Amino acid sequence: MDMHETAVHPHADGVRPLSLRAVAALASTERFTRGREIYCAGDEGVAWRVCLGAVRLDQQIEGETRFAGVAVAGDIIGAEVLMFGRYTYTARALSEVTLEPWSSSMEEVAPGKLMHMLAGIERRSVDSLALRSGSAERRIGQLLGLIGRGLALGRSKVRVALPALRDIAEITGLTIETVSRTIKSLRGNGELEMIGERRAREVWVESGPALADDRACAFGVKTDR
Amino acid sequence: MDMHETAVHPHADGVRPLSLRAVAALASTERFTRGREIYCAGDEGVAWRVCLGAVRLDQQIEGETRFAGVAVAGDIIGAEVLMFGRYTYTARALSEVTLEPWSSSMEEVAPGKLMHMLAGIERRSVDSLALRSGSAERRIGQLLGLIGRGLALGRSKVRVALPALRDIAEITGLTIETVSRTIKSLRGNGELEMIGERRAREVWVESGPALADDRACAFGVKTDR
DNA sequence: CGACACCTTGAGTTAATTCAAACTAGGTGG
DNA sequence: CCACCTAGTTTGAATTAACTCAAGGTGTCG
Repeated sequence: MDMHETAVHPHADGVRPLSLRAVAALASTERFTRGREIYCAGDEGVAWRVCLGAVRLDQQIEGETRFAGVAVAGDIIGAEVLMFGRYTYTARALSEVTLEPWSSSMEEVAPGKLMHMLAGIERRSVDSLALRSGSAERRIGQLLGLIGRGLALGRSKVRVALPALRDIAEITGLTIETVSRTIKSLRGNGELEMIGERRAREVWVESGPALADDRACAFGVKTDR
Repeated sequence: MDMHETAVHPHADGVRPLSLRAVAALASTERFTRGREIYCAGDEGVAWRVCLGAVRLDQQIEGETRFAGVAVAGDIIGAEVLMFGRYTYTARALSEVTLEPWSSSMEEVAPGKLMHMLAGIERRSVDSLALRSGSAERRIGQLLGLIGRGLALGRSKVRVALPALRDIAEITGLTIETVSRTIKSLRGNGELEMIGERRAREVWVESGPALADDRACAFGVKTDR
């Protein structure tokens, strides 16, 4: 019903109708299913903007893969190609993911756009760090919140596909078993509303503060909440 | 004796003599002692380049402070001011720190310089994540290695001031007690060569691969090590 | 169907935490 | 100068959250 509201009054909650530019971009988007590899470290390619979903980034170093961060809707991924010509990290879809090409050469990127991306990367860094802080409950909650935030589009609650336990475990630095048990207990406490069983589960996530608020708060500007 | 070699053959190990520009920059550097606050989230100011030492970055959110990363010699800190006009994070010196002003406005930054900073931030992100991965021993080793790397200047071993246990604990996500015990055991195993007692201790750190190698390795280019 | 990847659950173990107390160096003020 | 205070560090004992190992359940795909 919340979604219905949004559909009837598209300007409510800060959701704007699609601009011509957005429609054009939509035409060239690429979609990936959960678990699919998006690109591999060392490959050539372009930078992407995540339109929808969450992406896991890993550093491939001496055979073993090391977690390098999570990117969500709105983030730019693969910007390293502008600098090095090749991807530094491997990207895999944590959920259904939609991407649009962002930029293929450094020259065509406006400085403002670069700075914006830069800010995004900083935020991603801090968010990724939060995924390794505190108890198992806190970490998993943080991850789900992060995934949900990018998908919220102004809604207060979002339904997100639960990533594979293996992914959650590697991202949070926990074991698969601990993740399984923690999710079970969160569900038992009523702290996690869940749909479906085993594979193909979805959870309802409070989307938290919008990104704009976040940023304002981050650099010390008072907001009138 | 390693240092002596370097002094006699300055081009060995990739260490170059100071350029005129470097000398000019040196004139306007600022120094901070261990534990000193460099700038505070919300303040206005300029971006800095870390010449020497290690800096701790924290997000100040609702009273509590959240670890946001470690910057070492070579990194740019406070670049957010170019975008937002104010610092997003609080910076504090983990060791003796020398800074030079980097840039005060977005317009005067060349795109290439921006991209360079981008690479630095990405690396910082991965390094920070490594500080939260694995056992207490591994995390603390990682932190000391990171601090040492920026100070190495081509030498294979560096002497670095041990940060306060409180800082180490907050950065690695451990408790002060665990850090104290772990350092004691590392020292006992001979894995950590240490000078001095209690406060004002220093440790010898293997500086690991140079930054250039790191970067090459990171994006899949084979090096002939 | 069988093979496989993924998820769940239990029991025992361990690394790290918590709580508590003592120790140390450095600074302050009488 | 000494007594005192404080922040930082060390150490011990008890506790616990998370890990390991092991086995069984469940869905998917060839």
